Amino acid sequence: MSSDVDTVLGKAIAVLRAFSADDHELSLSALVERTGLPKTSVHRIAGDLVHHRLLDRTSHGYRLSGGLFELGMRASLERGLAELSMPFLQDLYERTHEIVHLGLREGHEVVYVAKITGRRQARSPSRAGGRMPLYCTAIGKVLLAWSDEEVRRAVLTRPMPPLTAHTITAPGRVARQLDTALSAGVAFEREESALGIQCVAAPVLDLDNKLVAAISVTGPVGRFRPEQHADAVRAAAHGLGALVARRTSLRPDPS
Amino acid sequence: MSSDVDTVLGKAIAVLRAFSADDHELSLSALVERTGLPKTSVHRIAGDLVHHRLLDRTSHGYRLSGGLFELGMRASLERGLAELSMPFLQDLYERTHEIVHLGLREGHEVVYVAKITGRRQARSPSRAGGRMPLYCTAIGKVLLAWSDEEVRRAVLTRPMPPLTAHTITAPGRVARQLDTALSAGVAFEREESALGIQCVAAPVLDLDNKLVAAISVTGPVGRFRPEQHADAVRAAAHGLGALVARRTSLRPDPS
DNA sequence: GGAGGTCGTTCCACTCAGCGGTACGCTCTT
DNA sequence: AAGAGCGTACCGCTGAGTGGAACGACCTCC
Repeated sequence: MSSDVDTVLGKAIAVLRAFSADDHELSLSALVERTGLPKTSVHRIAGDLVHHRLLDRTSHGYRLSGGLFELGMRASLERGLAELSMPFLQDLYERTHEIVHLGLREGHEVVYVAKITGRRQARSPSRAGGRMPLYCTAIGKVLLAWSDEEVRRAVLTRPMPPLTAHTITAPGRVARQLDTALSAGVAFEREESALGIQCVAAPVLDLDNKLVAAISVTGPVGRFRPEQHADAVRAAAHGLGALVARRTSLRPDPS
Repeated sequence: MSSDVDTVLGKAIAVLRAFSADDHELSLSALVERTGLPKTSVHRIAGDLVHHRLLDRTSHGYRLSGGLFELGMRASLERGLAELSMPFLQDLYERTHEIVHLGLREGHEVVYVAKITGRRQARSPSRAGGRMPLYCTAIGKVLLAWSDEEVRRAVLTRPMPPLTAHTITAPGRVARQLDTALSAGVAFEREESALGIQCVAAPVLDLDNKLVAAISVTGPVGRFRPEQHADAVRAAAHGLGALVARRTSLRPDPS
């Protein structure tokens, strides 16, 4: 998609974005490879970024720095939700003792805004600040189900690459699940995004029943039965929804 | 301090940094005022930043966007600690039901890497991604006490502006508290950074007893007695320390 | 209602920041 | 010792970035 790498700024951002979630540290040449930019340019730009405290030098190359974290957290606070939702997520965690997520829709993906984890828990691929497809996660299905018809259609007609053997790729089946979710008030996911985990999610709606975000509980296939926690998730989502509604608007969502 | 505003990159970053923690939204002219840059430049750069998804346009101006949040979270993950510590902070929260913080030292300040809040709790000025002085917070005192002599001296000899009427500004008294903290294994703070709240903090040490971070519990003056939670904080910090030690190194800290 | 203020936007000619090919020096590996 | 791979330094060209000036769309406030 978007990547205009013809301006300094574009290049700098490309360099920053080259660091994916699990590449803690990249060498100059690795950056060159990932960005496709000429070595000299990367060298200069990375140097500038270090100077501006968005990157750190390490013995083996470069690493995203704390300055970036700082900016990022501000961005998160701006959206307000993260801060407001904390108590509800916290409550939900204590009730269930399973992984709790808060996610927004951004384009055709979920963006996880907050994640609460405890000890000895299911391993979920999600991360705060990370993204996932809409069609194969509980939060995603909720976000999709309560979105405009337009969004739903766009996602369902595009190819939906499976993430596991259980990922539902038939548009019809997904659509049926969305309808069920709409009437039930919750959506489920059973090993569709990662093996060994299941989820329940519920929508956070404002006073006009307009979708704001979604909350989910995730647990391992064995002991965890998503249905058992449907009520808790719904309750948390309602609570947060009421609080959000009381505050003024929270961005009209562009994409 | 640092602000080279003569390159595109510098200007762009200056624009981003113009958004402080509580300025959710800034108009073009506000940005001009804060950055001191010519109006045209800000206009162009802000436009570029929007195009690159680091800023959002709003009806009233600009706002830090989700793209930045995403990058910031990656930067946080890189430091690894945030992820590793979650279960311990979570545990600690459940034991105490008070605000829990994880903080690092960066230069002469605390940087809060994680914060757990529940319902109806003390109002603390801290924020994930935010900064505070070292000399008047429990976490700060811990970080200072276990740091090199050099750092301690630098902080204590510099002026220490009081944040409240209770802030301890006499270098001697702070030094004595640091020594007490070293032998007790925990540090306290009593309304020194904000009125109405008190804290206990303990150091996260690796196998070589080298300081990695600090954990604290914060509560309101009334019901909350920091001493009661000293053991819990110490335990959490020890647990995390052991885990950190098992993993390989976590950055050698430049500043 | 019109005079003055503020704010966002567009235009445009200048110039220096950014560019990237080339080349160098270092440290491993073979 | 030759080679591969890496980070760094040099340097002349050029168009991206620059910022002053001017415009139009709102606002109050006399």
